[in-house]
Amino acid sequence: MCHMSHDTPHYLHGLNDAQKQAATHIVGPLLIVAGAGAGKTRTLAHRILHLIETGTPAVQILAITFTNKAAKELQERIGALLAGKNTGGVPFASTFHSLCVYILREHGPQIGLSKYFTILDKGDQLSLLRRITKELGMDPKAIAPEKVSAAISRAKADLKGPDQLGEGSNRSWFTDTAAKIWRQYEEELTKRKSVDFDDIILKTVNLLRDRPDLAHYWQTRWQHLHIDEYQDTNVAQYELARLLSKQHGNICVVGDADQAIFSWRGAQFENILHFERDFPGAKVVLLEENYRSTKTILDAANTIIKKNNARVDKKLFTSRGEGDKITLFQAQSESNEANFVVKKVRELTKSGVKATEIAILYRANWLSRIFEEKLLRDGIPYQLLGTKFYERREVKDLLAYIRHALNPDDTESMRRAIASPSRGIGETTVERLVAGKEDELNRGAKEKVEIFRTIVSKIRAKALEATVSDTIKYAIVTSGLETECLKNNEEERLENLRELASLGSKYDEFGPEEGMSRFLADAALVSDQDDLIAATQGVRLMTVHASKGLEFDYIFVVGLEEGLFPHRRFDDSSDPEEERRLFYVAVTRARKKLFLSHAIARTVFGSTQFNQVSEFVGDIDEDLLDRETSYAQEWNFDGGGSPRGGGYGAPRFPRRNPYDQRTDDSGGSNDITWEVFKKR
DNA sequence: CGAACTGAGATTTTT
DNA sequence: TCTCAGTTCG
Repeated sequence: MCHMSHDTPHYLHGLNDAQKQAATHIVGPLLIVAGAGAGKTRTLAHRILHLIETGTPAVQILAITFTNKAAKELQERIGALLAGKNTGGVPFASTFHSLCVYILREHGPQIGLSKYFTILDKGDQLSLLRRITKELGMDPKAIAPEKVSAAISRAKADLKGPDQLGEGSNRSWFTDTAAKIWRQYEEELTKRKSVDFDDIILKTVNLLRDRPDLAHYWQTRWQHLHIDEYQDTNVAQYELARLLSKQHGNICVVGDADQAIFSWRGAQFENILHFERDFPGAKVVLLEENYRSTKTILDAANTIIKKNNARVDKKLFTSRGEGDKITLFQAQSESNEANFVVKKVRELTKSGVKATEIAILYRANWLSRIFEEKLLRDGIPYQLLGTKFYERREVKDLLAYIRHALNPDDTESMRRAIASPSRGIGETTVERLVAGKEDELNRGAKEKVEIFRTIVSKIRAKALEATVSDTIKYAIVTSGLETECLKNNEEERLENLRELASLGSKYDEFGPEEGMSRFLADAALVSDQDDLIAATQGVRLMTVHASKGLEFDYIFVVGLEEGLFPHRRFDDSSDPEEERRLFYVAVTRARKKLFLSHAIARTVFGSTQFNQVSEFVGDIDEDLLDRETSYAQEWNFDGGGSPRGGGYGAPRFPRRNPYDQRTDDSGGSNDITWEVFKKR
């Protein structure tokens, strides 16, 4: 064992032995295998504190996370630990994407990238791909842009180019066609001085690889590299980590293979399993003590994950008490399930639980709908993750003006801006503009284009000299979006635009150009979780994926049905072990109590489906469960509801004794539900 | 050119 | 049932 514990510095008191080992091993590679709730952020923060206390300048420390929220949290923890100390700067904590944007902004011009490159989000990328598909004379129905996008993204994550698409055995008509579209797509991106999400990492890796002269700066600027959620890194991110730590070899990664749930977007959790091989001489520390959940929850989690093969065996333990049993609710329908959840939520909040300590988790976004409906009906505040502020139509419209103003080559943004508000410029005109055939414009079109151009150049002039928030405010008016909103009584949209200005004011301090360019990059890179930073109240609704890294006192995992969770589709090559890890992640979000539920009948696409309970539920020890069922027939089992297509020969909606009707419906009239919804 | 309409297809998971 | 891309018509 370790002999250092007697001379542990005072600032590390409060860490357990394993955490201390992790915090004090500062030279060479270090792998921290941190189970769920084992205090990894805490350990990371203290390790950084230790580095600083032992003489490492703060500015030489880099920490990379996946979400802005994680980065911010880490920064705050470190900030609190360092409070009042003069450290001559702060550690650099950032997401992979922000870090790479930072590097690319610095060296962009040296690798042929404009200073004002535009970052395409998923939607931008899709519409560009769709247009290219059509321009190449292909039918977007035959070769879906979504599929092409996924293939490109996956390949870029693997550091592959179009020529390597479908390399080896998977080559097909699809991969060949996708490669063709991809090549065109790259050309269009270059023309527009734009990059997509994956390019941000990819181009940075290429830069560090191909330009040792430039790489040297970054390799020496940061002497200590930390990577959070290492199991979620893809090939490109792994390569980035390797390149950045090349000179000094001081790389510390934290992760947990059991929580790897992003393989579908190229994450290779093998990265964490192979760390010792990839970084010889690595020290490995296991954090197995859980400080988050009750013993009951942890026992359930352990038996669930034990069934997987691809993992390093570890067993979480806690010194906390047994806690409540896990409630398992069998619902008759999705409406019944939602009523149950809402009823429990109401009971909890009534007993003094803060709504923000309750989260409802589901496998797929569309499941949120019914919960929203019921929460709304009962007037319970909630916050839905997954609808990003920056993806709202009006917000994208406004940003399009600014992006196009600063990057005139960004014709995607131009298309968007020109069409909103509508100003009588149609497709023909736009196509001529993009093609540079201005002489073919007729007189009327020319005038309208001139008006649009004037607007854009005014915004550009403003952006180059005013603060970020002032530019946004100016653009709201000048673009005509304000008038448009007022005309259509779209108060809320206008509110959102004003909100955008106030978000932008955080960047005012950087001055005009720098501030705006940071703002635009951040706007493109916000994650779902980042919405949580701002929200201060309400029950949280989100997918299990989005809940990663978060914790709540009370967790509801809903829709636990075969086919749904674990999710299965026909064409599917998905990994059943990953579904199980996903469930493991869901369960381990809970501190105090866990509720699981499934519905016997569920409406999908307007027809009723009958589902078996998820196999995962069966993996939990019966002793840990508290079963509840409702025989209540809902008032509105969603209209006509004659079960079509299910084909299971299942019975129609179970008919029940009318006296049971209100057992879980708590008297809420469903008429209200409909009314509220129609108004929305 | 753009509003209004129509019909098909859709629901994994996301930085 | 809902959404969105594509089409029609004024």
